[in-house]
Amino acid sequence: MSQLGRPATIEDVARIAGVSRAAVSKVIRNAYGVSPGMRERVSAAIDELDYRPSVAARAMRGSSFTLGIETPGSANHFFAKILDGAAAALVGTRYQLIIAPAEDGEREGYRALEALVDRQVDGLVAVSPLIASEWLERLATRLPVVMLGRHDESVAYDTVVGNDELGARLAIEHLLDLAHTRIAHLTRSEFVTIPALGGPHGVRLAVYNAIMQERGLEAWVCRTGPTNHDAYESAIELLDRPDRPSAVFAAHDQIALGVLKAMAELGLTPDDVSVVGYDDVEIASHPGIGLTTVNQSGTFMGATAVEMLIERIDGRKEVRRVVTTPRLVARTSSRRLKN
Amino acid sequence: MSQLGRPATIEDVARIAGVSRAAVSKVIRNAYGVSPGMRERVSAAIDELDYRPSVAARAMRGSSFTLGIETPGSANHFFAKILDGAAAALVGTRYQLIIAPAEDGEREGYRALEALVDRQVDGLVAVSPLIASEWLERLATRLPVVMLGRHDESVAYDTVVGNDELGARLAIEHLLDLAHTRIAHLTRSEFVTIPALGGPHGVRLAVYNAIMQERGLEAWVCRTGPTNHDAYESAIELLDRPDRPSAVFAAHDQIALGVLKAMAELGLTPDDVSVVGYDDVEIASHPGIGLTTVNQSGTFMGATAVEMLIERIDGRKEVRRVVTTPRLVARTSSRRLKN
DNA sequence: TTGAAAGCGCTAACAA
DNA sequence: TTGTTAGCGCTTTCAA
Repeated sequence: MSQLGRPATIEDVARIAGVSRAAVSKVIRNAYGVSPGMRERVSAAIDELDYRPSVAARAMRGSSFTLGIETPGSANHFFAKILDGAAAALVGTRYQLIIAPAEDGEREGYRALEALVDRQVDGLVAVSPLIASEWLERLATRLPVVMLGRHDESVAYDTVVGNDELGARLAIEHLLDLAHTRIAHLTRSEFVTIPALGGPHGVRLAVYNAIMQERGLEAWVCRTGPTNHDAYESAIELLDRPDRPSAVFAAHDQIALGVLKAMAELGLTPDDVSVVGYDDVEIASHPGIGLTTVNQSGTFMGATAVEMLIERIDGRKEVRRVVTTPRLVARTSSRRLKN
Repeated sequence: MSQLGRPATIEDVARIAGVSRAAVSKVIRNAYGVSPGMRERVSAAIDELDYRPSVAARAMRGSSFTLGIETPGSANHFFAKILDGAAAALVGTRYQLIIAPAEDGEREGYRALEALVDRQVDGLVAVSPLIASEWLERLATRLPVVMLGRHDESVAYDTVVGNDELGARLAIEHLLDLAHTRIAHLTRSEFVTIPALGGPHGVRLAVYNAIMQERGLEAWVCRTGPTNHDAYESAIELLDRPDRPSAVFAAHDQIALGVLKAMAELGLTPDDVSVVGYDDVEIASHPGIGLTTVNQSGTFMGATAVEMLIERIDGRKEVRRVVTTPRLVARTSSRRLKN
């Protein structure tokens, strides 16, 4: 790592280059007021010593060049997409990404976000956090925050969110168009759908309830746990009985995959039960799966969130809000109701 | 997040508690030699101010309580599993995880690892890094390192690795047992399979070549790019011709999924072409996929790597090496050769 | 058992 | 244009 048997410091570079520490600092920050000659000598010394600034020391005086992202557990491939996009947007910038996964617990989101703040991140993106918005607002006054996936509007933080209102409508009306009336909605726990949190599943659930009521149909809401296996088990329970629904609107693709698996297990085909998911994760389009779903680009959302975050760090003042438009992708898992 | 309009510092806590900064430091570190009374008062002040130690400041004097993990891009769900396991192993410890994704480029691995080192991580796990082992050895003399997925042995860093030798043998002999002889191996680029790097794909390729030669069969190695779409396209090219192989051993499940998709596209069934993957990602067991593959637990490997890392940070001196045993999971994508 | 003080590597205000 | 200097918040001797 260097000739010295320990990482080189700015002091070492200054000594070798025969200049002051401040001069070195200016060179590495591309600050104003350094002569070409000085830049030259300092750069040479940096190369010679293989010097790398200590992020910790820099963080104490200003930036850590680290961005934080808080996400729900990675059981859902959609979040992997978001991460992918976020990571891609970082390429070529000076920032690194630190990830704090939060499970579903009441306190989990706070824990994860605090861990990020403790690490002096220069900004952070929170993915559908199960957190009171006042808390987030307060956080956002201290450092740039981008909220991804929730619908609540804020004057303090930027937002990237899909139009779940529209997406859910697309999904449900698709099933209605296929003549289904006994449509169940399989979604996550009560906590995850609390309307006040503005999370996507709360919105999708509300749209479901509204449309069913509108049409005079009976709402049929089922809940399931966080893992993919939970979804499978809940689906078995839902479908293994004579009065089963003829269609299921799953809150997201990972749940829909569990439904499909349960159907195969029970010997049910799309002619028996239609399934629609949400997200359009990659595997949904695989011929063996053929899941009808609502496409939204996690990669784009993740990348946009990071770009917005960097804009803010770089000084943008006004709050921005990006709403992406989902679209229905009909595949083989949804069929017209027989007879 | 405190009464002061700025984050509380150790100084603030000391003032409120009426003690010295050193005393506070001792309390938060559970250090030796603090009276119950002192502990009491300090804790009260900490709670009152909602004090959280600055990770940056601590990092300058000692630990950052941050672990780094360097992984290939997340296009492969197997890495998501590893991350899951790693994150799970962190729960209840004081550590956070910082992730540095590295794409396939020559310099990418170094870049990612350096970003981690710059951030003063207390230790790091490198997932199949495309990095010279001498470089890693040198790194490992400066901080604890766990290498996950590579086969090269080191006296400096711990290792968690699957027995790819056995796994590949299981996969290929399974196809041989099904009477296949025209078996192609679809793997990643030359760079990824360089034997000197000790990566899993290099080993699987070597085993493939050895077995084919042993049996007097013709080796048929195809290469593909990093994305899932690359795999699909390469598979189309491989299978869309009369002299196609009767079986494909894919270097990992994500590639195998591309092959399956290509087959569906070309109207081919498992009776025409058998496919075996590697990793047993979750979707492989889905009824619509039914991919025969070699199971290895990414979750376990990721968790083990983090546990070993923490052990080392806590003082273990001797190097450890954990080798996991893979097992074949036969599903519907592989069939006995017809006539 | 407690506290004073030095210093980790860097940045930024100010002086030269 | 360059250098001097005063901290940032913490840990860690070393004395008291």
